[in-house]
Amino acid sequence: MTGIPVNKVPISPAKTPTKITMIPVTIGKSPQRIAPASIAQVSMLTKSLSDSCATLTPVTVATNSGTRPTMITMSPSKVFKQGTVIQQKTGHIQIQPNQTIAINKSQLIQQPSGLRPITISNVHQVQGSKFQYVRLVTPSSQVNPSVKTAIPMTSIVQAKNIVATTTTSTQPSAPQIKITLPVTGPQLMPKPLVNQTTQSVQRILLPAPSNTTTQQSTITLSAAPAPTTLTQIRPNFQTNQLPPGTTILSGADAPQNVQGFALVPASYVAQIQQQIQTKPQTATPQTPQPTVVRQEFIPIASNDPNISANAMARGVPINGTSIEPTGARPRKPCNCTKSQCLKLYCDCFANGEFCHNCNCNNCANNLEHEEERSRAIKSCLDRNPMAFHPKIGKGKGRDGERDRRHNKGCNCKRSGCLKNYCECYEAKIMCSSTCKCIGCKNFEESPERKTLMHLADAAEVRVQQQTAAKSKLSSQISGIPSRPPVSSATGERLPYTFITTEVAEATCACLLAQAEEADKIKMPPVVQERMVIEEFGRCLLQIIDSANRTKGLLSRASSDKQPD
DNA sequence: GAGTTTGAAACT
DNA sequence: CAGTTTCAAACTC
Repeated sequence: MTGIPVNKVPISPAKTPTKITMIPVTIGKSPQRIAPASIAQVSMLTKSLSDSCATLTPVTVATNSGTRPTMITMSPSKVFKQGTVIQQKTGHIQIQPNQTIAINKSQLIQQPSGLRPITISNVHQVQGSKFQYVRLVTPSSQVNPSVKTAIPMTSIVQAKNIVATTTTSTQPSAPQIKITLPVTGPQLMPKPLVNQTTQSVQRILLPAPSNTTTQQSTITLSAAPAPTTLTQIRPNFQTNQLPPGTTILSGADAPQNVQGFALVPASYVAQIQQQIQTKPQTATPQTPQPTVVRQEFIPIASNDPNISANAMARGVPINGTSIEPTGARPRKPCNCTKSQCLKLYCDCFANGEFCHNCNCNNCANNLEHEEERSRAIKSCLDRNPMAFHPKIGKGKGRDGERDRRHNKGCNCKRSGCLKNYCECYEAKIMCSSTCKCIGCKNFEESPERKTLMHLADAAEVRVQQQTAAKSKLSSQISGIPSRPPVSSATGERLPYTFITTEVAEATCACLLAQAEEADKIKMPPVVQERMVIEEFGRCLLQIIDSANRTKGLLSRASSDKQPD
């Protein structure tokens, strides 16, 4: 971390403020309700905001009252329609209205020796050129005298379109920050979600662990009237439990005012959030140090190449995997056998996630192995302080646009950078001058690359078509009675009663035979498909014909039995 | 599914 | 920093 104004919480001003909304961001034991609100947005910084704030990105929290879920996303100054799932690099976070995220600070705080514990206790808004900032300030009373004093505290700051109000709780350990924001009306004005991307691993700024305090911190993100239910995240949040990718802003790395904060991968918060939602009884506000139940973790992953740079660069799923009910794509399970999932070989570990439903052996990437995991994270960071930083960053494009590019570059020698072994190719980006690859074919004008891209596009189209056809067929099948009556109301036997198991098996055999035949004569896949489908059509005709003939026989036999 | 290839990560 | 080894994913058969 460099000495930049990272201790700022940028707030994106609303376009036409018509109504004031208050969002409590509470650090304390009990979240305080704030005035009724309809819409608001709060940006909390995490990583890489801008050139002037290069290592932190603002987290935009869009909240709203009502019953629909509210989104928290990680994109600078962007607000999205509530209830929309926005995929992030490692997943998505969806915050329900009135939901509270609580962080158990008692175990969260574990500062490196010599560093002061940090308590968020004030808010300071600063007017920037592009953003308006709310600065979280360590009160001077809590600052270790040996450490440089934090910036001056400001209680209430009014900006052009923003009112930031700060309050400090009567409990010194439970300071509160309220941010009052203008709103644009009853409906949040969303930015288009299409192809919404971010370029770096999104992280959430959390108070960093300390070994000196036992107080509990609660971050409340809510803009609605007093909630009927509160969901809180209170993980057993120790330094050694912070996920890989967490950066504690402290020491020389961090500007003085943000020491004691941790940049936590969004996926980690999402995991915890989902965990608590699954088992809310372990996360009641009355529970001072609730435990985290490992198996409650639900992995969150995204397959958007823009969303998880590390994931993309390391092979986290990009293929069409099924989508979980949460809207997130399931993370690809790892298969580590020797690394205990505590080295960067492990995708889960590298992405700051716990292993869940993986096929790994001797896995220590879980809460049962906190200490080991902590050591491993430290070890990785010792070797490479950027170990958990995104591999895909931004470079300058031809027309000045910022393209995605591999920060470190690849070193491929034999794959021509046209296989998924290559991190650039896997991330669907072209190799750059940073790469040290040999025989690279992963560049703009490369004919090999173009051919591959065309093939990939064609394959994708086919998959989409097949998926659409399957869903259409299944919806049609679902409309057919599973156990059709043998005869209709008039007593007439219905044709589909002739589709017995034997008939179905025979049909399948015909189709398989046709497929083999088509394959044997080396027909193109499209032709093979057509041949099989045509065979299926012939089978259907035979079945229908057979049914009609049998029906005719039956009706004749019936009329024979009934003399005039 | 087993075996091979590959390149990043880890190690020396 | 360079060379080597280890590792897990990608790939092939």
